[in-house]
Amino acid sequence: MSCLSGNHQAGQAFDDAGMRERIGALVRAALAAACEAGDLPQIDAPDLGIARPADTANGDWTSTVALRCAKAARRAPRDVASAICAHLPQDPCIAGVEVAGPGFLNFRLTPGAVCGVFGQARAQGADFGRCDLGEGRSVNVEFVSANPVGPMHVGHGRWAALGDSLCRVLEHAGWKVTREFYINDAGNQMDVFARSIDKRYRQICELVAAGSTLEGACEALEADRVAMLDDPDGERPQTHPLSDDFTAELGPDSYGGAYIVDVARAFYEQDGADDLGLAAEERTLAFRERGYEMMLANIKDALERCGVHFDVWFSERTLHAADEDGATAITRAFDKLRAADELYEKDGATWFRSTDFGDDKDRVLVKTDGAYTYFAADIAYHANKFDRGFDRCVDIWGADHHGYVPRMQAVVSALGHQGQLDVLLGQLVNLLRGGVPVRMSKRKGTMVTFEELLDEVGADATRFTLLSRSSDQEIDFDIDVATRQSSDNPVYYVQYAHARICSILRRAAGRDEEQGVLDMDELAAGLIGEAPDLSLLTDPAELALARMIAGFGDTVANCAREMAPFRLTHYASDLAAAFHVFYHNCHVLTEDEALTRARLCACDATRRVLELTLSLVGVSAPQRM
RNA sequence: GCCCCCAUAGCUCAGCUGGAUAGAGCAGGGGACUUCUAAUCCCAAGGUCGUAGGUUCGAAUCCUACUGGGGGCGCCA
Repeated sequence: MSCLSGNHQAGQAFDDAGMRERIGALVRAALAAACEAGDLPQIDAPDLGIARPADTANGDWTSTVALRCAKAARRAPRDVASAICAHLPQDPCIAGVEVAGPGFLNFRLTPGAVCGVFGQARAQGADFGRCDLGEGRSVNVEFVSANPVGPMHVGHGRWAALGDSLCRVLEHAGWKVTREFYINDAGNQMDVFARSIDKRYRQICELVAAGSTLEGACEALEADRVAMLDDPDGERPQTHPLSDDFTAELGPDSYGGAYIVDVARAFYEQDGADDLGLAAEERTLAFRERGYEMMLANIKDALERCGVHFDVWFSERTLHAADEDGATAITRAFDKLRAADELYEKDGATWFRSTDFGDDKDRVLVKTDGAYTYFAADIAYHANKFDRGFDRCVDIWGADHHGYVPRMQAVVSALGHQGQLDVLLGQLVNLLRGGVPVRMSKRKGTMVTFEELLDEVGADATRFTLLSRSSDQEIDFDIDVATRQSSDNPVYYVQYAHARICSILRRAAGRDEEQGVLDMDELAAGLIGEAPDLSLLTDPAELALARMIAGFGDTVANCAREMAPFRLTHYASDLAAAFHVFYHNCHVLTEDEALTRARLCACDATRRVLELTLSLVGVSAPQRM
């Protein structure tokens, strides 16, 4: 039986999912046999409580079935456990079984059965740890959706890291995933954005006309802006005349951020002062569209730099576009709600009866001035998503939008898709520099962009760090610390383990002098050959490494089920730690050829699973460091 | 006032559908480089799991009420 040597064969799974099923079948059979023999009364035990004990001193697997059904059997838990134990069928993977503690039934596997997962991981390659939670269903995951009126900030970066990793995990768990970015390009904000650019453009023109260089004009505007931010109470009103002029014309809700100056500057570089010749309205409109294009390109570029790709870029404007009958996506969605008697008129506005679905109060869709609320467009957008046939939709929002969840769920229910929308809320990122909070609001103007973070910290460390906390945990991201302590960053610890394995494989193949990237799968296959004897791996460090790898599939499944991909970062660190211990305790390249092959198999399995884990996180697995 | 999130070692955080003696990293203490990458490893130390009840064979985990911190409650987007 292959259990003894641990070689992977089709149909034999040594990972946690496979062994849980195997142990469960044994316990179920033993329980039935014990009842049949009259050692136990007839009882139903739907949950066998098969789990891995936290401490391997208690074995590789345990069942708490005796604790769970002791009451129904009217026997002491230990007696129930003993009765089941006495009827357990023989299994070549099982080295021993014992009743322990209050009534645990503990199973110890043979070393070959524990380490068999090394062979399984290598044989399954990139398919290792896949499951079918999704059952081939389709899911649309919408995330980031940063407004195209400014660069991505660090919070958007967190949603990018979270959303993309979630998508990767869902794909590994059997879902058909569509990544979608919703572009809010239709609201009032676009006009505010346009007027802000326009004002800066005119200021640049004025300053240059007065004799300043372009460079000097832009610096003056930014320095003036900083002076105003340092003086929130206006105690020194004469120190920021340019910004006073800016806000006097546009009001306090305008976009004063330095990037607006950059956009205006780009237009000046392209057109000089020629745009002043246009009518104000025409110029603002042109700036709006050109600025939109620039900001969207900027956002796409930042996402591209950290490996996040979207399948669909959905423009809000398309929801407002009328067909030949004058209908829009919004009016069509309204028709559906009206048909369900969920719309009504009151105080000159149109309302959605969201209280029918548990919301606190009904919500306005059309304001008294005839304009749609943001919610109206969002209704049409979600109706559109379900019209496209997705079995499930996931929205990732900042926690500050949590009050918006009940009304969104309400409308999805009203449209007949109750239970098909999941909203994943994520706590915000507190960006710090040297322990001092950095303001992040676009409207304040001193934000640190996501791109700057990528510049300073690097894409791998940024993604790993932004993913590493539970999404309902705030992150304090100190740029200075992340930069200064780059060698202490967990991502390097994990990548180092991967690079170390690659180094061993190169050395074993006599190719450690070669530069460049090698095909490690091929290299390892040549070194390890067919059917290494994995039962030779008996060191505690080897067994611990195997157990860690065996847990990969469960980890992925949990990440998918709980929408918590952050656990993969912890798994990656744990797996790397298990490897580093193995590395120190078990020399791989030995005189014993069979042992060396077995250990190379352990190394190669670890390398593949590290690479797979990092790929789900969205981080590279370098062959050298 | 109502709603959401959080509270675990000095600091930052794990702890999965309740399981056996609550874990890791960092900081601080002590060790290991003629040996496959020391970006590593080992040892020691560090705890009233915010408080009080409840549920049960068993609670950091589930329920209730408090305390403390963060966020949100618009005919803004």
